[in-house]
Amino acid sequence: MRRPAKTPPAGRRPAMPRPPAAARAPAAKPYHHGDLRRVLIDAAMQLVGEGGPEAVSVREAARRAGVSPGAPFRHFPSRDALMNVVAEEAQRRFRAEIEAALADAPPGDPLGRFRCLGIAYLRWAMKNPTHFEIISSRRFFDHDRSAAVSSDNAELIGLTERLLAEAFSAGQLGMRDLKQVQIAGRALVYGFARMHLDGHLPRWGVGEAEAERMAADILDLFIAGIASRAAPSAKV
Amino acid sequence: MRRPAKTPPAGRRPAMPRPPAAARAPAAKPYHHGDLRRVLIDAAMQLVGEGGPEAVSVREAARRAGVSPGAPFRHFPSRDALMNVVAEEAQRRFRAEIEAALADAPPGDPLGRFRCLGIAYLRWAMKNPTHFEIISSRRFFDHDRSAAVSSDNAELIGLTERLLAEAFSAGQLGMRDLKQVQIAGRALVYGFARMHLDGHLPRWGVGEAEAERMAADILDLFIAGIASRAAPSAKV
DNA sequence: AATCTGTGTAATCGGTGCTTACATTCACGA
DNA sequence: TCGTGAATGTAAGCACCGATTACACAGATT
Repeated sequence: MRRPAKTPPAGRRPAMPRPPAAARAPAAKPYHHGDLRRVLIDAAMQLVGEGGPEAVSVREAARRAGVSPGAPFRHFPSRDALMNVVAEEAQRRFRAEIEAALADAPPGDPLGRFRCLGIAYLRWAMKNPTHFEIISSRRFFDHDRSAAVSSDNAELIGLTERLLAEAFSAGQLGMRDLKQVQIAGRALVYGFARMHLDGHLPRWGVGEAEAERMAADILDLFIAGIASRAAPSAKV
Repeated sequence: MRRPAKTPPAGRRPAMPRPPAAARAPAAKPYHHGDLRRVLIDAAMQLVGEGGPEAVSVREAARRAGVSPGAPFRHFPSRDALMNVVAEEAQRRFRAEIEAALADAPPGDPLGRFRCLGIAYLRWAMKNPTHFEIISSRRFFDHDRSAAVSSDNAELIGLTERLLAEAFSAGQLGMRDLKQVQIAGRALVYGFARMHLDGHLPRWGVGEAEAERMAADILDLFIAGIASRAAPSAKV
């Protein structure tokens, strides 16, 4: 374990009495930070964006907020708690963007809406790779410890399942097993997002520019594959 | 940045002269460790298996080898270098297992061999999730800095591409775009592996017991979807 | 036997999360 | 108006980590 996590040390020593800071410029810096909690979250979000989840440190967030290293612990009991809030923020943005994209999609045609969802999903994941990573992996924070993340995530997954179930009911999926289609669709989209995140796409000859087009292509391929009897031609 | 990585500090102080350890049990513990390098690698592999890539620390590996914290640096210039070797070991095992499985598969029938490869891939990934993570993500070590990992990985990817290309040449893929099929296949398998790794499968109602069966099912679904005109029924 | 080379130890630095004791400020009530 | 207590900041310190340096020791070579 690199991070001590739960080490209850004993033995503190009383600090030296500090001379009162009598003489101070009155408007220089107020003792109380306006909204330190919010500033810390923003700093942490920025750190995630710059260097990934690993780059988030309480001290660095405090440094950027112009505050002492111990101050953040008044607002977050631990680094993990800070990460939880960051994850909630990311998950909230993710869901909002997908639902916005879906609101623009025409109703009816469940497979078309599924495609639209997949595109929005991948677009956000590729535009915010490090934030996507936090809410994807259980490594950086535990989904179960945040009701907000869990419910937002369940909502998105439920949306996907519902669309494919509607397509199934409408007879668009032929005789295929619905659950298998749902999981395969999920795996395909999630896999492409992770391939981008993990830097695999260049190996496959897909540059940053072509990534979004390729995402649309494989979604179309998938839809054509599961659709009951679509024209087999691809290469749209 | 949590891990300082490249901080060249200045100013060392000469250590106090140490009294020679004259009296010591001769056979208790030899000064030189038999093969510290190998033992450190094994310890690191074990740490990865226990707590994931993050749990690997030079000090802990040294501790398990019964050696001082500085000793490992005689064999590995940095923690990353140790991780590189661990990744090479994992990648080697991964490739060996897949090639062994493929050797048992009947020649001819490229799609059948692709299925076999996918099964072996997922089986290993699900049996060794933490080791799989090291060689999947660029987060824990840089693939480009290890020729061994790069070539092993390229070999596996090339194998996959070749099998699908053979299927394409044999007319088994209809008019579909080969490259799209290759990337979609990759994304599907990789996505399922990562879903398992990231703990998403329980959310989809797939327990540890059903995971392998489900892996086979979605591979079959994919193959049925891309095959030129297979019977549309799934549920094998 | 002397020496060289490889390998392990001890001590130290700067970074991290986390805790405690103390200081300061603000809001509320008598 | 003036206390007073809660909220929130600072200072100091611990244990852990990776990494470096000076030094001690062992085995092989000459």
